[in-house]
Amino acid sequence: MLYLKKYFTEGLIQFTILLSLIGVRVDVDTYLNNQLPPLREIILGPSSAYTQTQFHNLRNTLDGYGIHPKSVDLDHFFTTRRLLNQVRQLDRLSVPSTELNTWLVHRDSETVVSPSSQSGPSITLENGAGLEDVNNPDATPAMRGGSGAPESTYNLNAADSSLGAVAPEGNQEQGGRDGNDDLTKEDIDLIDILWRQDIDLGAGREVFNYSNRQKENEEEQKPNPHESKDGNEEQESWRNGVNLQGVQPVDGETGESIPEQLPGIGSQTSLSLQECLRLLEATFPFGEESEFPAPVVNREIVSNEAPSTSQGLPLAPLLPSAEPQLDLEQQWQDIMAIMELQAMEVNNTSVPTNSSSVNGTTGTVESNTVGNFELSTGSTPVNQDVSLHQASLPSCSQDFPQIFNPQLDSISITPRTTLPRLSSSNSSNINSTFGTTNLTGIFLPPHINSSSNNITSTPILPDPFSTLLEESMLDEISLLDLAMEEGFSQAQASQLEDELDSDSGLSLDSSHSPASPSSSETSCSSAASSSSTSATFSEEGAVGYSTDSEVTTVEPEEGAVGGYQPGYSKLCRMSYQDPSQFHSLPHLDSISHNHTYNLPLSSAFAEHPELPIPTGKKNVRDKHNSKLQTHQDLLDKHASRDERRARAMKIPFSNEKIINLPVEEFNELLAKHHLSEPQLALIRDIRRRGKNKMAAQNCRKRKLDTIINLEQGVHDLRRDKARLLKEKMEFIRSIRQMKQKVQSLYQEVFSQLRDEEGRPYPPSEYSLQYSADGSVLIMPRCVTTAEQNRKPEKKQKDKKK
DNA sequence: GGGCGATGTCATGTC
DNA sequence: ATGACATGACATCGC
Repeated sequence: MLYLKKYFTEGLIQFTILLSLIGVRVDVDTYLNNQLPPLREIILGPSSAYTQTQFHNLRNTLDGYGIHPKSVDLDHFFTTRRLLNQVRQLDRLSVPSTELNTWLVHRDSETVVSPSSQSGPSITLENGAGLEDVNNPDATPAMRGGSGAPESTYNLNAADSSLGAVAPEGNQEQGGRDGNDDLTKEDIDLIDILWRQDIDLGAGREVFNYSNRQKENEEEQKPNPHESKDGNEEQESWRNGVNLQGVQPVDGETGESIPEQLPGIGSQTSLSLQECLRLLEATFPFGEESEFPAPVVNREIVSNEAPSTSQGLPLAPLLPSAEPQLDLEQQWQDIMAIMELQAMEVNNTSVPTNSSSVNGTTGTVESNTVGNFELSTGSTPVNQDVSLHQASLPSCSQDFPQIFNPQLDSISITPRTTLPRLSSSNSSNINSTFGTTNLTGIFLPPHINSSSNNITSTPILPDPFSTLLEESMLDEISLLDLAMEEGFSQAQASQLEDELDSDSGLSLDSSHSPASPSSSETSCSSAASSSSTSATFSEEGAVGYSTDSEVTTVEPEEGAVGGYQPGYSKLCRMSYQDPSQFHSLPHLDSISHNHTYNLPLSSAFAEHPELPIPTGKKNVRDKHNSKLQTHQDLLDKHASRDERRARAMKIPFSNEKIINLPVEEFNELLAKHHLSEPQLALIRDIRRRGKNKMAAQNCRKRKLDTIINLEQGVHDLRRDKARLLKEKMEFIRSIRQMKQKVQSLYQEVFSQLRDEEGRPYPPSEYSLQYSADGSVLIMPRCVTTAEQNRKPEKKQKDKKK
C-alpha cells in the first residue's frame, strides 16, 4: 500500500507538472480541500482518526517510543514535538511563519496594506500540508504520518514549519498568520523591513503587481516543489531587483546580462584586459579549483551570446537545451532516490530527536528551508519557504563583490515580465565546462528552460540567495543522511538498549514493522550480543564450555546467558531468567518453546534427586496443555530426552557436567564411576549431542549475525549513496556558482574592452579566448568558430598576461 | 491439518 | 588419531 501510494503520488505529481507545463492550471488545492478522503489520504496519508498503523514505527522512535499506535496520546505526542521543535528553532534566524507568510508580505506590500490580503488558495496549494489543515481543522499532526513517511518529516523535523502547517495548533500559530489575523508586531516589522529592502534595492512596488504575481503564482502552483521553489527563488531574486550574485546585471525580461548598464564602464576607455583579468582573478574566488578554469567552447551558447545594450533581447529563450533538462531530470531522480531512500529508511529509522537538534546546528538561515524540503520529501509537493527567509536575510548584499554594487540600483529597476535565468545547471555540461578555450562557453551558459524542474540548480537565483537555498537544501539532504545514520545508530540503538532493559521487547517485536527487520535486530545484536566476533565469544565463555570450574557453580546462569539466545536475536529480550515475567503477559503463557538447553535442569536434578523428573513426553504434553504451569512444570517440561534417558539409565551425574566438562575431567569422571557399557554410550551420546546442540545454536547465531551485518551493510551503503548524492549536488552547485561568477566577470571584462578607437567590442562579434600559453585573446566569433581547432593567431587586439 | 519458526539431532567436514 | 567445532539437512515441537 505504501508503494502504491508512493507511485500514485509521484504519478500525480508528474501529471500535475505536465499539466502545468502545458498551461493547464492544476488546482490541487481544490481537490484536496474538497475533502476527498481517498485522494487526500492517498497523497497525504490517512488521518490518525482512520488509522494509525503508520505510526507503529514510532515505537522505534525516541519520542514515539512507548506510545501505542492507537493511543490518543499520539496527538499529544505530536503537539509536544511541534512545540519542542519551535523551541529548538528559537535560536535560529527564522521567521516563525511559513513561506505563506512571505507571500502575504509581498502581496500586502503590493497593496501597501497590512498582511491581511493574503490569498490562501495559491499558497496553500503550494503546501500540501497546509491544504490538509485548511479543511481539516481536526486533523492532527498525526495525520502527517499518513504521508507514508511520517518519520521522515518528524525525523528531520527541522521542518517545524511542516508540523506547524499541519497541526491545528500550528495553523493557529502559523496558518493563523496566513489568515493575516495574528500578525505579531515582529512580523509586521519584518514585513516592513523586507519591503524597505526591496525598495532599497530598487524594486518598485509595481514589481509586486498582483497580476504579475498571479501569473507567477500559476507557475508556482505547480505541485512540483522544486519547480515552485525555483519560481519562488526567481521571484525573490527579481523582487529584490538585483542579481544578488552581484556580478551580473540581468535583463529582467530575458535574463540576459546587460553589461552596458554597468555604471562607469562607459567612461572607462580601453580598460586593459590584463587589469580586468587581475581584477577578475582577485575577485573570483576559485578556491581549490583555483586555476582559472580552462575556458570552454560551447558553440551553441556562444552563438547565442550577445549581451548588448542595443539588443537587450532575450537570449535565454534562444537557448533551448535538451541537455540541461536531462541533467535536471537526473538530478530530480537523484532527489527522488534520496527521498525513496528516506522513505525506505523511515521504517528503519527511528525519529531521532537529535536530528532536530542537528538541524539546529545548521545554518540559522537555512534551517527552515531545510524543514520545508523535508516537508516536500514527505510526498507533499512544495514549499517555498525560501523567499521569506531569504528576504529576512540581513545584508545579503554584503556578499556581493564590491565592484558590482554600483550596478544594483540601475538593475534593480529593470522591468521584468519573465523570470531571469542566469545560469545553467547542466551537470553534463560541467564536465565539458573547463575543457576548451572559449571563455564564452562558461561565461554564457545556456539558459534553462523555465519549466525545467531543477531542484539543485536554481540558477535563476542570485548567488547569495541561491547559495543559501542550495545549501539549505543540501543540508537537508545531509540531515537526511544524519537522520538515517544517527537516527538509526544512536537513537535507535539507545532506544533498543532501553528495550533490552525493558520487558516490552516481546510486544515490541509483535508490532515490529516488516519493513524494518534489520533495525531492531541489528540494534539488538549490537546492544545485546554485538558482533559475532566480540560478544559472541564472551558469551560462549559464559556458557562455560571451556571453563570447567564454572560449570557447576554458574550453571543456573547459563540458561540465561549462554550461547545462542533466540530471545536476543529475535525479540531482543526473551529471557528465562524470570519465568514469572511470562505470567504477567497472559498471551505468552502458552509459550513453551524450549529455550532451556542451557538451563540446569539436569544438574538441578542431579543435585536434588528428590525433584520429580518427567518421565515421558506425554506427561509433559499434558502439562503443556494445562497452561497452569508452575515453575516446576516449566522445569519439568524442559527436561530433555537425554536427561530423561540419563535418569532412566541412572547416570550419576548431570548432563551439564557430561556436556561441559573438559575431556580430561570428563574422562576422570567416567573413570571415577564404574559405569556399564550402555551407560557409557549414553553419556558419550549425551556429550556429543549436547556439544552439537550448542554448536548448532552458535552456528545459527552466527548466521543471524551475518544476516544482520549484511543488512547493516546495506544500510550503510544506502547512507553512503545518499551522502554521495549530496556531495554531487554540492559540487554541481559550486560549479554552477563558479560558472555564474565567471560569466559575470567575463561580462565585466568584456564590456570594458575598447578597441583602438575607444569603441566597445560587440559581444555578438567578439569573444574572449584563452590561449594555451595563458594569454587571453579577443577574437571575432566567426574566427572563433571557424578556427576553433587552430591556434588563435588572429585579432591580437588585446593580449593579456 | 498444514505452514512456520524454533530447536534438536545427525552426518560430515575442518581444524 | 582424536576431540572440538561448524554446518547442512532433517526431524520434532508448538503455535
